[in-house]
Amino acid sequence: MEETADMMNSNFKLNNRDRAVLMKTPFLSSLTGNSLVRMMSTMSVISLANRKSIFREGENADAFYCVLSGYVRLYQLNRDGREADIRICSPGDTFAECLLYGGTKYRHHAQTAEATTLARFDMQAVRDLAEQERDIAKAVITSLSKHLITTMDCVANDRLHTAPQRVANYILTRCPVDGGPASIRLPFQKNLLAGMLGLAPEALSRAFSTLRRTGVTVRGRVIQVGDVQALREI
Amino acid sequence: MEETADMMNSNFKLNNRDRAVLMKTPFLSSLTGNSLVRMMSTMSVISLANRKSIFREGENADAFYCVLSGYVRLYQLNRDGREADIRICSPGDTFAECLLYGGTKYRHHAQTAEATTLARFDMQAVRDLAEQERDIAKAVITSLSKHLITTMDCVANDRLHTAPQRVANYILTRCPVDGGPASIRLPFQKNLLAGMLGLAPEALSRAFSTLRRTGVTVRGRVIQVGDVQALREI
DNA sequence: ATCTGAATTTGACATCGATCAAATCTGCGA
DNA sequence: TCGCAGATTTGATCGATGTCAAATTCAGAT
Repeated sequence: MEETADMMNSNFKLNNRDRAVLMKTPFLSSLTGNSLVRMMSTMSVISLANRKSIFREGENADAFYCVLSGYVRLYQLNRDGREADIRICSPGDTFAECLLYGGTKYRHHAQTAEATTLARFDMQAVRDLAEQERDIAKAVITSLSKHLITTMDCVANDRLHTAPQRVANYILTRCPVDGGPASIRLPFQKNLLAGMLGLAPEALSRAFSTLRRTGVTVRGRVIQVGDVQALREI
Repeated sequence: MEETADMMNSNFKLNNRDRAVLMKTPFLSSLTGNSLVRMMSTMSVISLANRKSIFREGENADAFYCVLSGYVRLYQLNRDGREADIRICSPGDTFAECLLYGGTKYRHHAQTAEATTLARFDMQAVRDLAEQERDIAKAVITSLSKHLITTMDCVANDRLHTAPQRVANYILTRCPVDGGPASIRLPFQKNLLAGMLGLAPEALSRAFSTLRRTGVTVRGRVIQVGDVQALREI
């Protein structure tokens, strides 16, 4: 049976783009020399097609991951079996690294949301390394700190802002800072953006149409903003 | 001018209960000998009356804190000036420790929600210590990991469950595991519970009255559960 | 270029939870 | 014990968002 490259599970060398993403991760960006080598040696590269399961809630947590390309959805099921996204991981994001010292089982389901390349780190190996090498411990701390901050921001965003405000915030984080017009391109399906913002896809769609009044035009994945400053007022 | 003990800001020795809480913190529970001593020496104890500000959003983050007794509310203001609680910290909880490596400014307001005793850790001192002492770095990692997990659970809870479900979950976490009847006492005002669960106080009140159908009786701070098992089904 | 299944939008509706106001209740100090 | 101030509950209402179904658009494969 033949498989396409997308479907394959490979340990081959990183391509340049993936390598660049990996090196900018808080996890690796501060490492040099020996620490970097040892860290890389605990790692393998995995490529998965769209909608493949990476792990399931309750499974034994023996690895954590960094997204190199593509996207990963972390989600849980409620009592009725409906899925709710907890987090959408983009290239450069690390997930399940909190289980290094926080528990032994995965706490949600993880699934690719596109063809995706992951760096897989062996949990126990990194645990051991962190105890030996100061700079690895520090890298872990930095990574956890940043992750914690974005997660708290997520809670704040959910509790503080309405759907159009969340969307406006998202757009603003990807716009140039000056006040004029701007144009951005979503790097993924609206589906995923909805999940990031804690919205149903329909609610996202309606939020966009609310923002039309504020000079936001959406065509496919391209979002045009008439006046960035005006968007801040929302 | 005289102040009552409650209003005072003191560096006196810890009382036994506060010391016990402090030592069970993920931050200190794993430390021994020299590390423990050095960590304690970066710390001071602060007592504050109800509703005192600890820090404000945007201020320079030069300390993080651990709650020894009382409660602390972390909140933000939305555009209309309304407050939304991001997190309620109970005895044993640490807050703002993510700024050890995650940034230099506080990201929300922090205010006591009762007469409260805090352990205050100097940010730079702990940063330095963590780089010197392996077990302190490990303690930081453990603390951040656990904090990250509870914060992700908070997101999941907000996105997955209705108000009565959140309240039921909260009650269940403080009930004995077996299925029979149980009685618990809230350790704080309903106000705070509402903030923890991301609800308006009125919504919490209504959630309780919804749960009456499931055999939950509320009188003041005392909550009686007819059948713990039934509560799980909600 | 066309086709086809998936993604997105739109409409109609139901529900949840926030909000504001008023009524109670509670605990604490006089 | 009485009286307040603050906390909590209740009522009424509104707005925001989830849900389901149908229409439409989009993107990738042939």
